[in-house]
Amino acid sequence: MANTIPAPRLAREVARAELTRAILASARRQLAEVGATGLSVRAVARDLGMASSAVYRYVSSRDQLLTLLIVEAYDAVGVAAEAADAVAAERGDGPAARWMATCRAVRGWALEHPHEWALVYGSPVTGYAAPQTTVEPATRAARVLASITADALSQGSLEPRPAVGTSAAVADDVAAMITAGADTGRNPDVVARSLLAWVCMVGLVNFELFGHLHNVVGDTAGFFDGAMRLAAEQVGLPGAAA
Amino acid sequence: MANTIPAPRLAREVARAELTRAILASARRQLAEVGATGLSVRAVARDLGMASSAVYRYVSSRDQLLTLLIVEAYDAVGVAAEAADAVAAERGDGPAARWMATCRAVRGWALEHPHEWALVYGSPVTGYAAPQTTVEPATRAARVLASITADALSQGSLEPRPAVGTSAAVADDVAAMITAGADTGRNPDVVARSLLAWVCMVGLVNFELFGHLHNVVGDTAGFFDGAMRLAAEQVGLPGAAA
DNA sequence: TGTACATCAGTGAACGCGCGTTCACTGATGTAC
DNA sequence: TGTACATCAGTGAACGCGCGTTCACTGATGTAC
Repeated sequence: MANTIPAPRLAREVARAELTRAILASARRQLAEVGATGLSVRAVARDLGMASSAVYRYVSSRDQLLTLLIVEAYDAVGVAAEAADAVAAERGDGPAARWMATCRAVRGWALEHPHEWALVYGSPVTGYAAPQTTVEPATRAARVLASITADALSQGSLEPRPAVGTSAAVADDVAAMITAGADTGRNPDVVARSLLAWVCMVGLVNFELFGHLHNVVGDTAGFFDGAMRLAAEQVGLPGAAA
Repeated sequence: MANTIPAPRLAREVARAELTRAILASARRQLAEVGATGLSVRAVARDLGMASSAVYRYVSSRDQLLTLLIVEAYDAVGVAAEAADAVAAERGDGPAARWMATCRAVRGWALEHPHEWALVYGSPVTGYAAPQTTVEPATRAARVLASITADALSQGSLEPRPAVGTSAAVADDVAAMITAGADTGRNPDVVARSLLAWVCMVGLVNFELFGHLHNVVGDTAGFFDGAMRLAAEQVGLPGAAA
């Protein structure tokens, strides 16, 4: 009964991967408790019962640890959005319903992971410069919304609305990227309005998370829903006001 | 030629007021350089050439220093908004133009004071609990927008739009407060839509300030203008799309 | 299968730093008679 | 106007803390013959 489970040459690599995961998990836990500012390499080491210097075998600096967490967070929001949209699409929801499902999923994730959300959508950590690694994951969630409008457009169920000055401002490559893979020619108005909706949505979630709605809005979920319905209508999705 | 300038009994109080101002000014400078997280009592003392312990004669703790800066920042945004609206109103601008002027002023202030803006509209400082002192100043800028819509409503130049579920969520006392002093009965739809516009605006400024529009929107000022025009239209202000 | 060597993981001590806050003290500014 | 006392501003040393990062070292895991 030879124990063949670990591939022989990889035994060390497996351990390495495991510990790397453990370090990230601990960092995530710490982030949830003390926020990005309070995140420290030493505390992670303490949590894992190892010498602080040992962490440096896995992570080259505190900044890199932050970067990993940022990428993770962006991806997690993206996954939540994609999953919600996929479920909605599978049960035959139209664009407007998919839109709402996606928005709710993003807000839900934010409420469950406030510090991770703040890490990516709140004030930048002072003295930290985000590397290129973070830019692609950053767009993941927004692209779900974009793909919903693109689908609606290609199905002919979206009437584009003129975007009053915002369209021209959106960089060409973004418009290209967003509409890429969709059967529709790029429509700058739709792209601009989708982007604006996304920005408002993140802004609203931030407002709620950062406490600016305290004693201002009672039913924050209802307010969010209403706002996102308006946003969908603004983008041109039909049936959103229902 | 007796030097009667300082009121005799107040000489010490004058010096006290002066130094308090100096401490705040230094803290503001430091905030602009290293952000809220990096703000330290010792650095302020160093900057002013005094012992770190001396600062505690004027400010009871680091948290109180933060609170003072927060109140200052809220007030400064409010003043900028009020001034811009007043100028616009005085030259006879209509509600839509006043709206745009106010929005631009807020964004302008934010771009000039990014760290102060982030202090109040970015992620909350970990471990800091905002005291009651901050809640009234926090509403100052938003109330300018609210008063513009209230004016328009009372002049009959605003047709309220139904607010699809957002209205009911806005707390009653806020609706009351916002419409107080205006000749119009409270209109929850208008209040809700104004609030939403304010939230989107802050969200958009945050997006720009925190770098999320990099390589996404080229002409951020133009994008902002377009977005705020749309927002004004949504609130029901006439002539905004012009 | 066994031995000699190379690679890597993890340790513990150390460097150098900055922080918030307290405390006993000196010296100047105010007050009461 | 002058003296005796109280108040307050500012000092400098200290407490106790945590941090990021480096470095020489031990011991285990892998590799080549």
